Amino acid sequence: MKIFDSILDPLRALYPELAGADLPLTAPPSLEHGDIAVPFFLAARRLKQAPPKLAADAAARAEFSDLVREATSAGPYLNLRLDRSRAAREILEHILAAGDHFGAGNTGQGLHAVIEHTSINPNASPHLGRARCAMIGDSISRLFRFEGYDVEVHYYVNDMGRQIGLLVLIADELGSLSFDQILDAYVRANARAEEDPAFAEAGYALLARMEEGAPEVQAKFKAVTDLCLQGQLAVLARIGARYDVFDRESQYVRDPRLEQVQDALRAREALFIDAEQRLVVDLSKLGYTQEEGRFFVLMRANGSSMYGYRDLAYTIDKHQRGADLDLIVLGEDHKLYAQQLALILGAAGFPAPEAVYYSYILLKSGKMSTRQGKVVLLADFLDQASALAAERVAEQCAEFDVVEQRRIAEQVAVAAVRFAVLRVGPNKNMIFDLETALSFQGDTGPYIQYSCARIRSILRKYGQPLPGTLPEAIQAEDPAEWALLLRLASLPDVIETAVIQRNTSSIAQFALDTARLFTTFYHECPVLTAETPALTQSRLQICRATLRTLQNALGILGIEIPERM
RNA sequence: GCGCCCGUAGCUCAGUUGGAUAGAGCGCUUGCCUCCGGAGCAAGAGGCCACAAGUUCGAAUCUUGUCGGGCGCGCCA
Repeated sequence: MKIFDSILDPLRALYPELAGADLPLTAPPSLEHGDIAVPFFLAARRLKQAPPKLAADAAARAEFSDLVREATSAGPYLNLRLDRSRAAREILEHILAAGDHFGAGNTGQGLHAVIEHTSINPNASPHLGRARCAMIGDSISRLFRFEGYDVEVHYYVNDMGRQIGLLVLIADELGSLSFDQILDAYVRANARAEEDPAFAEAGYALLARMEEGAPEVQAKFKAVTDLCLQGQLAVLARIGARYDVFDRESQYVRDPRLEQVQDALRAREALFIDAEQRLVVDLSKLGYTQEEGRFFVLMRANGSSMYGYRDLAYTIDKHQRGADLDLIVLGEDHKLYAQQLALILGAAGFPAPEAVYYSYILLKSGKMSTRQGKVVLLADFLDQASALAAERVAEQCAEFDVVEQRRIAEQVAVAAVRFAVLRVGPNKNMIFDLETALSFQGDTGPYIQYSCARIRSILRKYGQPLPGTLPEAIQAEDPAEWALLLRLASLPDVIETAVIQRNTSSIAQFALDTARLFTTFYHECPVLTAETPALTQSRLQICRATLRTLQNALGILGIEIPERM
């Protein structure tokens, strides 16, 4: 609870041997205990005393500022009852002053971050599993930008490889290929390569010519991958995922830095040519202890390169652009691969990027399966959600023109997926239930948007802009007001944790809790019809601060807040 | 088989650098629209926190084992 940190100064004066982190400020389980609480476990350990004894001692001896009305100990806790109105004013003032930076720890000032995410294979419209990567990566990018980092988002375009070669062959046969046909063509090409060795061989041959630099072959690869990439990016743009730099895999085939890597591997006797004439790394020479995954193939017998070989050059390249923070968001299926890559890079003296892993999305009916048609495409979900939302918007915002109504419906649809996906910790398999995600009820993105729309409705009805400064006296004695304000004040702590853990799911939880607390406040504490004009002014300020806080939190999640919905 | 991740209410998820009575939503039961937006609110029922042992003043949280789910161990990317 960073905002109230100065409350603890009297305790620090009392126990000068304590470090700052020894005295955390937490919310009590219920407001009946107090408005704010200090657990004494850490302090007790440092001072070698029993926690309850120390808490009692602190309650008896500390002389707090007049912000604190009462200090009582309860077991190992020191519970403080505050002058809520005075404390509320401090919180509101802090939020008002910080504005769209409220919550930011500014740990990224002057630092450059390179974040790679999504980087999906150019073979189909993205399904929810792929989109999870994009949402997590996009949200982390927003988080670090919020923290003050200069963030550069990279997208690695897999514009070559055996499967693209096969796809080019199919495209040639068909004469033309559209984005919608690509997945089908991709599946057919791979199936055919398995049963038809001549077709597979033609694919490899095409790939080899591509690597040798044959212009007409390169043009074909580019045409196919561009078609797919543009289709994918159009869908990703709907959920607000933006990329600054597109790096093409084909640029890294003959990278001179790969010679350097090979030399380093030879020096460690970790590079050899196997019986099938492939160029292989023996990772056991680099400290890898398992037998499984010990060998890493760099080049095929015909001299064409493997994915990992090009990725080495790419990873070095990203690092050499001067990243203070080099992050990559990867599916959990890439864990071993990333470990292998890191070992090879390490042997050549290059650092590996820090990886954030996400697990797969499952459906109620089990795993997603493209072949069985058991997939939820991001585009399909957005279409359905947007259509449902549009019906509600047409009723409630009838006076808006159709274009505006559609825009709002799309914002609701995006909030529904982004919140559903981002609220779950990335390392957990999550089960996506289409029906629940389309209901917009309960713990959902649209619920949070709805709370914000209510705030805006109140501010609109008030009919005049709020003053830029707070009134002298703020009234906030109601438990609903206080609980909400206390939550708002915790945003900096939530962000700090999110930055450290590279995980924004706690921010989603924060936004939901805040929206719920606001709704309770909304029902308990009339704003425009409050008992006195002064109370109305106080509550208007609480409304504004809540909206500001939710804007900042939802901004990191990539969820927009419609004026009305 | 070996390695990594996960297992919390009927279902979907929070809570995990060990700390106050394990929290939401959905579904179920019961109330609430002359009152700032019912995409809502209030209340109720529903938990050997997968199982077993251990560490600790204290374990959903840490350790080990068992069971269950996900992922990986390719001339795929």
